[in-house]
Amino acid sequence: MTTFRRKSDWGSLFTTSTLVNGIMGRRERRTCETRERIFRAAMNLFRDRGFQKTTVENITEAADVGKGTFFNYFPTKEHVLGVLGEIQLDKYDHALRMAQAGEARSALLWLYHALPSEVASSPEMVRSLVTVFMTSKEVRTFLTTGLQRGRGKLGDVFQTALQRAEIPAHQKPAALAFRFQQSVFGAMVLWTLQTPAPPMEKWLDNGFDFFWAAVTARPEATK
Amino acid sequence: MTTFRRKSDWGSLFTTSTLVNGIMGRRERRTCETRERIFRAAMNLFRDRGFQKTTVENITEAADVGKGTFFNYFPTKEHVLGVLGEIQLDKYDHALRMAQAGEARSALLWLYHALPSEVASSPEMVRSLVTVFMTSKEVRTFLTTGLQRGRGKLGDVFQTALQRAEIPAHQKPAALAFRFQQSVFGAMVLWTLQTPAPPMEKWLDNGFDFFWAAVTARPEATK
DNA sequence: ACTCACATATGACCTACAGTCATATTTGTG
DNA sequence: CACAAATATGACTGTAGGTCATATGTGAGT
Repeated sequence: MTTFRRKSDWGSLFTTSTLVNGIMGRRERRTCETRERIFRAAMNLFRDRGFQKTTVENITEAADVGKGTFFNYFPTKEHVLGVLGEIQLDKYDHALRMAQAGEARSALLWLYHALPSEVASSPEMVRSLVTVFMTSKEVRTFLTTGLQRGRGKLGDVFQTALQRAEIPAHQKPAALAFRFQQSVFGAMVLWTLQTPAPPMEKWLDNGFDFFWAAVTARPEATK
Repeated sequence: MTTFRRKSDWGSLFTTSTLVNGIMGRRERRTCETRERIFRAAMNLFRDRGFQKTTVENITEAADVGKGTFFNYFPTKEHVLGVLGEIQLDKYDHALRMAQAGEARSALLWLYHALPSEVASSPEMVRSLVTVFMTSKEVRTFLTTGLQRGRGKLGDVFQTALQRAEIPAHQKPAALAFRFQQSVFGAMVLWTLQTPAPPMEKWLDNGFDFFWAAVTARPEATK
């Protein structure tokens, strides 16, 4: 089990919370800034060169810190991308709220676009994430629990859609949540294989339409 | 561009063809045997430990050859998995023949199971393939052309299904071919994340049912 | 049977990079 | 101003992918 070397514990990401910002002293602020600089530098390099071809030294040079400093903030190179998992859950929550307020379909369409957003900047970014996901057991278990919890929320979305008869009665919320994630994942990967990379928007729209067709299909046709 | 170091050129795989077996001299037979031993040893290790955690030396030890020998047969460790691409095209062809002989649905269901077959032995196997797919540009372009050609055949399958009115008239063969591959890919990846790994058969059956529901959906419901 | 040219096998060697650690520097505190 | 604790740093280590000069095996020609 890899561990962080720093003493300070950041439950969540960066210096984003303006509330906390006031409480933190100069040192803690510096610390968060450094972590964020390293993270951003790493993401930019992953986007441009890919994960494998980016060395830790590349990152620390771009972030203008010493090499050892990197490992004060991230136990391994892989853990940088693990950060992305922390962001996803909020999206599922937001989609659930949307679904409860309006119609489920548009909430799901929004989520279909939102989930890959951090990674949609370039095919290399997608590949980087998938690579780490497949490679590092530790990061994978971390991300997987995120996916599971997201699937829970997603099940709720479909549940409400079902209650309002927006989708046929024979569908199972839990199963649909699975298919949703499967569809998003597949869409991302196949997107990276197109040359030249087609516009993301359109690509995801089409993917969602196909997904939604299956969701709203009447059972008679199947089999 | 990495190149092979050996002189002999094997268009296709191993010593499989019994016809050729008679023609080949002892040297060529030895050569094919060695290549196959290395390949099998590598695949077994990938299945058990995963791609990253398998070193080239692990492979050569398991295959009982010197380390240098490995690089006589495969330019890089990644290229071992590239071999899998060669096998896929036959499957698409077979599916097309099935579709022309009988009904398209069962041909597609068969293909849905057949495509992941080499890799379905363990989650690590899937991860290994996906990792290489995302990681190595050279192997990726190689595999991608395979996917494209497969997509072509797949389009033909849907075309015949369309002509026979097995699927609604509004569907586009090319688009369906895309969705098919997307669905298979997504299914494979999500399968690896389940703990414990559920039975493949059932998993793929469900994935296909969902796919087929979208294919056969009437356009009215969408949007 | 002998030898010559060439294909193949091999492990010592080189190089690159992830991750460690002892030491230096900065920062908050009394 | 001094002291302790957090943080920064780059020299160092270990490991693994890939290379290459050399050795060995193999088929062909005589």
